[in-house]
Amino acid sequence: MSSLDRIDREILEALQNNARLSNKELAAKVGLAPSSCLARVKRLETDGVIRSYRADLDARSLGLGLQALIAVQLRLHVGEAFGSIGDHLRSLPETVAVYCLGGTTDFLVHVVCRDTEHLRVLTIESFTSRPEVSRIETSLVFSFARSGLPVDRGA
Amino acid sequence: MSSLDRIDREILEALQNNARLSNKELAAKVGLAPSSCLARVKRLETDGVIRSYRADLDARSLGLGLQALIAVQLRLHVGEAFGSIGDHLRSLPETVAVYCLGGTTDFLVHVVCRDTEHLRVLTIESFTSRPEVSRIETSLVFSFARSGLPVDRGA
DNA sequence: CCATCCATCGAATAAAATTCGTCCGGGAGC
DNA sequence: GCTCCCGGACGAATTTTATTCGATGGATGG
Repeated sequence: MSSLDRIDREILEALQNNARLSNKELAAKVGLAPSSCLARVKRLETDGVIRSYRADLDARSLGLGLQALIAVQLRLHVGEAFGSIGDHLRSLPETVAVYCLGGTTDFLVHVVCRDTEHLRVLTIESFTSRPEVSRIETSLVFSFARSGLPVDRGA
Repeated sequence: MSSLDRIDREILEALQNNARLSNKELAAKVGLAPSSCLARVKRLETDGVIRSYRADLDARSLGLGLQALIAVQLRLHVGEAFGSIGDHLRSLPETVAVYCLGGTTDFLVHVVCRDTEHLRVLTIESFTSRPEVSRIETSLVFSFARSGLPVDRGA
């Protein structure tokens, strides 16, 4: 697992912006022959630098117009509970992201819901009803923007 | 913009899990001819249901081993300041995600850093030095997991 | 200086994307 | 009930792309 050179980083940046770039276009963009470019991409995949390729979907189009962040504080900070509640939170269909945090908040969970009733039921049935959970605080998400990792740093 | 049928949802789910699926494989998976499948995917793209395709990169491989959540509280809740600080936060290279929230916290920013020194400088230079910012609270992210939207709900 | 190694290249082959004319089935209007 | 119309699906033909593989050349280390 050698370090990433300039071309690797250009590939990563390009694929981060558009994962469906054809190998030919990608090769042209980074100034490599298609075959060489393909070899690099495959290496980046097997090395785990590229973890996956994902389509970014519009939540509203899927009938999920309401997003919230739920801060979770646990009752007992024992290893066992920590792992199981984390798995539980990650396994919820409404869960988009789970942060495991240091500080007073143990977990922060980003969820998507159809409406406020859905959110209400979710918080009760999947959060407060859990014995490990001491307290939650739900915040409405007005807007959410995500960007890629800064590929060009740390070279 | 008609509603999504079962096949549309299967396509979305498949592309959410692997955006680089070939159209042929995708067509086979959802039980459609390649040409029909392609037409649907294109429609989903132009309708904005599919917003983009992104490669998911490993932060550690890029030399970004430290992640944090920075909760930002603003001094003035005027429209002008709200927009400009939001743009500022989104434009930072270290920023991975920005949540605009209701509640005492106005913004929650997920950042990636090389090390603690990088984080220290970032919080000072890009957050607390801003006049609109009243107070920030930084939490270390021990782990972070993301999953896709629940495509099969709300049909 | 020579041998070696690794990444690149480019041509050949295999596979996939894309286009387009056609067909089928459901719904509206007569 | 019948016919026209429309949208989606099909599949063959064509274009484009991915993938493989042997050869080349520069850098490295002995």
